[in-house]
Amino acid sequence: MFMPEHAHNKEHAILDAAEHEFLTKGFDGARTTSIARAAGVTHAMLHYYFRTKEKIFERILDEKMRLMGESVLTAFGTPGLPLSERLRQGIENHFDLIAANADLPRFVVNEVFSRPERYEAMRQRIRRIMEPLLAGLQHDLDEAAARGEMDSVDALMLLLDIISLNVFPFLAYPVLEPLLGDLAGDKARFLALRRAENVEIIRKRLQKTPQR
Amino acid sequence: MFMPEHAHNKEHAILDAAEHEFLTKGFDGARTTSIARAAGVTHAMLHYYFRTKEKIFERILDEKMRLMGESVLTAFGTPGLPLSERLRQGIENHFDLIAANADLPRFVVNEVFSRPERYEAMRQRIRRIMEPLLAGLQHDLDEAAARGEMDSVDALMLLLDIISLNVFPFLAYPVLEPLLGDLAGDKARFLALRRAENVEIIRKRLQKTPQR
DNA sequence: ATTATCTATAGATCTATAGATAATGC
DNA sequence: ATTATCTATAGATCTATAGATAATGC
Repeated sequence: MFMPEHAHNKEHAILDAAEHEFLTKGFDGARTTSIARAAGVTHAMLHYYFRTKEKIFERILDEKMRLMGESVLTAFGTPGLPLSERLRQGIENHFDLIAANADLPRFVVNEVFSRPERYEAMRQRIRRIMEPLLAGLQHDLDEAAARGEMDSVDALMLLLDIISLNVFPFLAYPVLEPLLGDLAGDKARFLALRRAENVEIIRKRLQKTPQR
Repeated sequence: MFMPEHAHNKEHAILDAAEHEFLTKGFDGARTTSIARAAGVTHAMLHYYFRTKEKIFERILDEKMRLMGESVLTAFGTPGLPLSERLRQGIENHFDLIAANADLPRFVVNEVFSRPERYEAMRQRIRRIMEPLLAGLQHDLDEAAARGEMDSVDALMLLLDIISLNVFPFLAYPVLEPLLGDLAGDKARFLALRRAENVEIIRKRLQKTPQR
């Protein structure tokens, strides 16, 4: 028989359908019957492959949390560049990764940030990823500050500035759109402007205040 | 009989309980039975006063959307101040209003930003509030830029910077906490630092780049 | 033999309402 | 008379599973 790359056609179809259902409706709003229908399988198949709704959800959530965490890491990971350049690329890469998964932030806020029972998994993941990143970044920031090239800042605060600025527009876009004036409808152009703004504001944040 | 200020003890108790239930669990996760139990009334009373779960929810959502919109307006509304001072106060006021309703952003993101069927109400509200505010702000920014006091910026971009920076930390706080190091557990101090950082980054954003 | 699939249904909730009864305000 | 409250239950979902049947791989 003709075997596609992914083992288990149906298992894969279920996961795809589940991803869409959970991302758009959240765990509570998602229906296993809808997932089965969208995947083109009988409802009983979901339980055959995954036993429970919860277990399917965990599969999806896990992958999304990993993606979210790694978006930060891969974005800022490029070594061997001057700090200001590394930050600029980091902001742009991070922004682009979010843009490529524009419904991800909302999903994570919905399903993780608002569920104490799911904090722990996310916290550990974040700690493992961010602590080394922060330590390295702080070191480089301090050096640049000592050389008088940059304002002295706390690495966590700087990274939180960046993530706030990069993520929030994607959360709020639907209600932002009517304010865009001539940009309304042209999401790509708005996002390009936003990306540039985020680079610029961070650049100026690090700029040394001129002495008077 | 002793009449409390709010007409209908029970109606009010139901609304209070509903607010908590909907804010913590969202519409889909909320249970009318839980609301009734928390309000100390029989389940049938909910339907007597509000007919449906949807209608109770609308009451809560409406109030929260209003609060969210007005937090921006009242924060930046103080007139008769120099622009830089007005912005500083605006950022601080807005931050404080969010801090006083720390679960509000998550609720709005959950229930409005992710539900196309609820965009429209929010959009109109935002438009009515933000358009005059943006127009006035842009005017003042342009004047200051013309006088050479400030960098020239787009008012919407600036306001989006501010709102992103002010709101996001409240969304993400639960998973941010383990990264705070010596600040962990001392939420108030972290928030105070964050508030100051947001004022500072916007101040620098508006600072004229020194000519070289 | 094992794995995959289907039909049918159990069992658990959850929202909503019907209908009776008690309290309240003219 | 009207308003408030309760008990009991209808009706609609939804998740999960039992048990039969078909397909697959040694």
